[in-house]
Order: sequence, then C-alpha cells, then structure tokens
Amino acid sequence: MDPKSSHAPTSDDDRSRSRVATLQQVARLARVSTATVSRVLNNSPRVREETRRRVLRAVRQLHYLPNYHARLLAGAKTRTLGMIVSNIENPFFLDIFCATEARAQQAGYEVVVENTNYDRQRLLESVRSMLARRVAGLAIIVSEIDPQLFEELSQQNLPVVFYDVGRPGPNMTNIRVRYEKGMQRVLEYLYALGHRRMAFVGHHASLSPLQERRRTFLQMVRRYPDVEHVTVTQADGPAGGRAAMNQLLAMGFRPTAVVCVNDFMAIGVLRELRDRGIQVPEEVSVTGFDNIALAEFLNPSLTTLNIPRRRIGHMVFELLTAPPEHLSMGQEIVIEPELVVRESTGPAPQRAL
Amino acid sequence: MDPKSSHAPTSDDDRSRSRVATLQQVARLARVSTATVSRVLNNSPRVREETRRRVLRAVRQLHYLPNYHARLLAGAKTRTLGMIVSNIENPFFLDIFCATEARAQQAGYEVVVENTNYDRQRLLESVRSMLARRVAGLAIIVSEIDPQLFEELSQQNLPVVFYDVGRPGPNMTNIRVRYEKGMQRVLEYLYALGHRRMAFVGHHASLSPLQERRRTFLQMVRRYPDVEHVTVTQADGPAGGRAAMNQLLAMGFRPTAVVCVNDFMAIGVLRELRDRGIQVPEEVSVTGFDNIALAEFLNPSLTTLNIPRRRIGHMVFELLTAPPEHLSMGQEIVIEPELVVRESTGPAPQRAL
DNA sequence: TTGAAAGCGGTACCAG
DNA sequence: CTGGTACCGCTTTCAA
Repeated sequence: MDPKSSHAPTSDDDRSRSRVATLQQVARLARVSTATVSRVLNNSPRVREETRRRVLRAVRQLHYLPNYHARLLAGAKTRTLGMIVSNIENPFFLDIFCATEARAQQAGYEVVVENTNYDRQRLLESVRSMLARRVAGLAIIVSEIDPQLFEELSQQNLPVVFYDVGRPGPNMTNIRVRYEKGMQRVLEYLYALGHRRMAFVGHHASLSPLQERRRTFLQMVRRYPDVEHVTVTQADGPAGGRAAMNQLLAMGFRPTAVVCVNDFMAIGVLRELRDRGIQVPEEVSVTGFDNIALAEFLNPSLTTLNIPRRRIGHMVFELLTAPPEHLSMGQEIVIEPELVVRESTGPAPQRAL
Repeated sequence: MDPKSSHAPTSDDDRSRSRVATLQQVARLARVSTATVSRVLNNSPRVREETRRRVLRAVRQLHYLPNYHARLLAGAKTRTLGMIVSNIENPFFLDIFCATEARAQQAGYEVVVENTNYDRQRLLESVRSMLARRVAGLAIIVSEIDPQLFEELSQQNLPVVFYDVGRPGPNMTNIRVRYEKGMQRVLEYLYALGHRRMAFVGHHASLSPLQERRRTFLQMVRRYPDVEHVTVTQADGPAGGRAAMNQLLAMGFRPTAVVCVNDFMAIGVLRELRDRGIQVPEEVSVTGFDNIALAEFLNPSLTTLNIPRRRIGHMVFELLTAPPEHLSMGQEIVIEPELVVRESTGPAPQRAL
C-alpha cells in the first residue's frame, strides 16, 4: 500500500530501543509532513478537516504517544511543577502536596514530588534533579536547607516557593509560619490551666526551623520562671513520639503537659501514655502542631495549632504559575497558627508531683 | 578573553527561554568539544585529567545543569519509574509508594507518582502521561481499571506491575491479594466470638476489586445462615468511615461487628462509635484491612488483616527493573493476608439486640 | 492549508 | 585522548 518507501539502507523502524511509534511514522502513514501531524496533535486550527482525520486515524493505528522529552526539547513549555518535601509520610506535607496537586490537575499541570527524609544531601540531589527536569516552578517544603542552595536557586530564573526556611528574593517567595505566636498561644493556654511542668517533644534537633520551634518553646517557657521544662528529640512520626514519651518518663521527668512539635508525633505520645495507664488529659495534657485531619479522629482528640495546609498548597500553585512579573521582587507570606482546643488538654492535676 | 566569538548575527545566548547554560557553552568556555564535555559529565575514563578539570571548572562557572530531556532524547536510558495509585492519602498506597521509592533511591532511580482519586478517566490520563514520559517501568496500584487499558499497555514493550486488578501477560506482573482468605479469617474469627449481626463498610461500590471485597464479604457471610448483615458505602478515608457508621445506625441496624474494607475507614468508624458512647469492643467489634502503621496507635488499637506493603513495594521495584527476559512470560504473585488481633474486637455482647 | 528545514541539548560513533 | 557529526523526536518559522 505504501509507495516508494525503500530508500535508506538501514531498516527504518526496526530495532529501536523503545517500541513506540514516532511522529515521522505517523506522518508517513498519514501521507503528510511531520509538521502537519504536529499541528493536529496540538489542535492547531489551520488544518483541513479531512487531513486531520487522516492523521488521527494513523495516530490510533500506530498507538502513537508523543514523546514528552522531545516535545519539551523542541520548545514546548513545561507544565510540570516540582515539589520537595521532608517527609511525605507526615500528613502535614502530604496535605500540602495534595492540595497543590489538585489545583495543578485542574489547570493541566502535573507536579512531581520528591522526598528528602530530612536529609540535606538528598535535598541537594532533589533540587538538581528538578532543575534538570526543567520544571516550570519549584516548591521546597523542607526543614533542612543549606544557604548555598539559595544561590544556586536564585541563579536559575525559576519561580521558587519556600516554606519556612527561605527568605524572599527575585522569583522566590517564602511562606512563613509564625511559630512564636503559635507556641505562645499554647503555652499561655497551658499555663492558664495550671501547668507548671512541661515537656517538649521534637524531632531532628539539628535542623533549623524545627530547632526554631524548640527554641521558641524554650524562649517562651522562660517567661514563666515557675515552669519546669525539658525537651527530647526523636524521629518524626508516631513511633518517634512514642519513643520520646518513653524517654521522657525514663528520665524521671513527669510532666503535666507535653507539647509536641507536630501532630504526627503526638499520636505516638498519646499511645505511650495510654499504654502506661496515664490518663489524658486528667493526668497529662498533650498538644500537637499542624492540625492534621487525623487530630480529631484520635482518642482523645488532639488539641493543636492549625496551619492551613490546603490554603498553603493552593498558594504554592498560584505562586509557581503566576506571571513572572508578579514575583520578580519576591515576597513573604506570613501565616499565624491558631489554637484548636480538643480533648487532649485540660487543667493540670491537683496533686502535683 | 574569548577569541573570535562574534560570527552569527543573532545574539547567541541571550533571550533564551530558560536561563541555563548548555553543553555547548560549557564546551566553548572550556575550549573543548561538546563530546568531551559529555564524556566528563558521564565519567568516561578516557579524558585527560587536566582537561577534565578545565571542563568541571567551566561547568561550575556556568552553573551548568544537564537537560534531562535532551539527555534522554539523545539515547540515555531512563532511570525513572512511574507509579499510579488510587488514593495517596490512604496510608496503604502511600506505604507502597514509599517502599518502592526507597529501593529506587538506593539504586539511583526516581519514581514519579500519580494519583487517580479512584477516577477511571484520570487513570487513563496518568497512564498516557507516564508513557509519554517514557518511564522505564510502570506500577499501577489502583482499584479502577478498564480492560482496554490492558491492551494499550501490553502494546507498549514496558515492564508493568499491577496490583490486584491486572492479569499477567508479557511484561506484565500481577500482584494479587487473596481477599477471600482474609475475609474468611475475619468472619470465622468474629463468628467464633459469637457475632451474628455484622455490617460491612466499603467505599466506591462500583469498583471491581473493592467490589470484590464486598462480594467476598457477602459470599462468606452467607455461609452462616444465622448471621444478619448489611453493607454500606462511603468515600475512602476516616470521614467516610464516620459517615458510614452514622448511616448504618441511622438505618436502624445495630451490628455487633463492623467489618471495614480498610483501616483508613475504620478510623472513622471507631470515632463515630466513640462519639455515640458505644464501647468498642464491649458493645461493637471493629475490624480493618491492610494493617497500616496507624492501626496499632489507635485507641482502641485495631484488629485487622496484614498486607505486607513494604514487601510489595520492594517487589514492585524489583519487577520493574528486572531484566526483560525475567518477565517476558508474565507471572502472578499471590499474597495471603493474615489476621492481626488487637483491641478493637472481642466477644459479642450477651444481651443481643 | 501544507511541507521543508532549522534547531532544542545531548549522546555516541567514527576518525584522527 | 579529543573533535566532528549524525541523529533522538518534536516544534516552529518560512515558503510555497
């Protein structure tokens, strides 16, 4: 059926590494040029209806799927966003990702995530990988970051959103949560309830913004000279929280209130307390941070500070896809956590010690 | 410092769309050919040490980052795996993803996830997107799938792993969980405890493998003619579970045991029961499916069926990266869930009704 | 409306 | 050990 096709000495479409049709093959089959096929595929209006049909038929026959990489190389603009998070198993990060992804989806974008597990080295690799992919925008929602990264990133002419760890700059937005405010609220609340012996449960003490939460705790707690306190550190997650509570008790410190760096860890704290038959909140109050969806499903449900993850996710998307001139100067978006009181907190027990 | 560079009329590296250096520019700066730069970048041994240094310096000076797409187009083999899941917020899927990703990470692979939200249409789009990306392998961990997809997929000469919904074929492995077995174990266990009024809480009744769980429940439960039963369906997740329990009670059906399609929903079921002051397990027993990490952190902790997600994740990676001849025939891997008894189940209450 | 051809940024083969 | 160069698969002028 095909006319003079034998002209090149090499067998044309034979032992190619991936057994997928190419634009050329489609063009050949449809008896048009590759340009025309491209036009059809990109819904260019200037194609005769019959030609279009012919092309589409060929496409179908060959199970043709455009090569994303070739397409980009040739000049199409990326519709891929990148997001790097510290711990995707922590619902806090997951929620932000999902929110961003949902928005992206609607707008015809894709977002690829990468997980650093709080590892600086992996963060670096992830960033490079994202840049190599030539993503259209990059969100860095992590707790660990080297200053040098800022430079590398500002070099690139790419919309970047940081959460917490950044500082604004050209094309770079920073979303900052005012932990001090949040911490202050929790401590005031607990203090008012009569708590005078508090523990802070954190993770990865060496990392800065977590460090910041811890520092904030210490800072705030010092305002109340009559409050004893101690801090412990374990891995992020329920297991870590459990271990932390364990460690706390092993130290011989018996707090009346346990302030957790996030809800994810608080889950484990609650569990450990229950294991030991310690009543929450009658004997010990527990607070979290983030207000993950799970917080209200726990038993007892968790008093915590709300951080609007959905809103943040949406903002991330907007910022990453905003027209360049909107972010050229760089801005900082500030979020104030608000206290959500649930069942896990109550008045300090009467019989102290 | 550079010699005769003005030769082309167009300003060379000016208003390019992405402000990143190219191989050429590096080559120019290092005064070598692009071939040499490429060699250096790919750690080819046949490069003089001094040359290599010169190139690397240029790379650094220009903040050069290879273009992933160009690299692939030019023939490098992909180290990207694709994974499509139904609901990444459900820890079941998340765990599998994380396990696969961890293995991939070690081996120098990346894995990009996509979330369908149980939507067939989105599954199709995701698959196409993955194929367009020319991933090295594709894992489809979803509950919704059209038979037509099998064809499209088997056309491609690409390692594919299905979870549950597939059937083995050339290059296609299927991982199947024997729900019947699991369901049978739960029901036997509950029956032995004296339960005679059971409810099944599922989600998305229209989807086949979930349907299968539901069907299995019905099938199994019919073996016990003296067991009353009913099934309800809500969205996947704690909120859905809560709604389901709510619905159940609103229907006027007061089960002594609630069998949930997965742990994620069971969380909500437990919550709703607590809200209503119904004791678990004294008044109602609750079971889940999957044995997500959270299951043992709940209060009461959840009786469930274990599905080895980590192992599955690892298998997925192995299968996706195995040498082609290993999977040419296609195989099916069968997994038997095992019962994990915790606090959420107990003997049926004496005073029936 | 359609085709020819010049790249996009690399890789890899072939010479030298 | 290094350079020249033919592509990879697609988009996009520029002409016809």
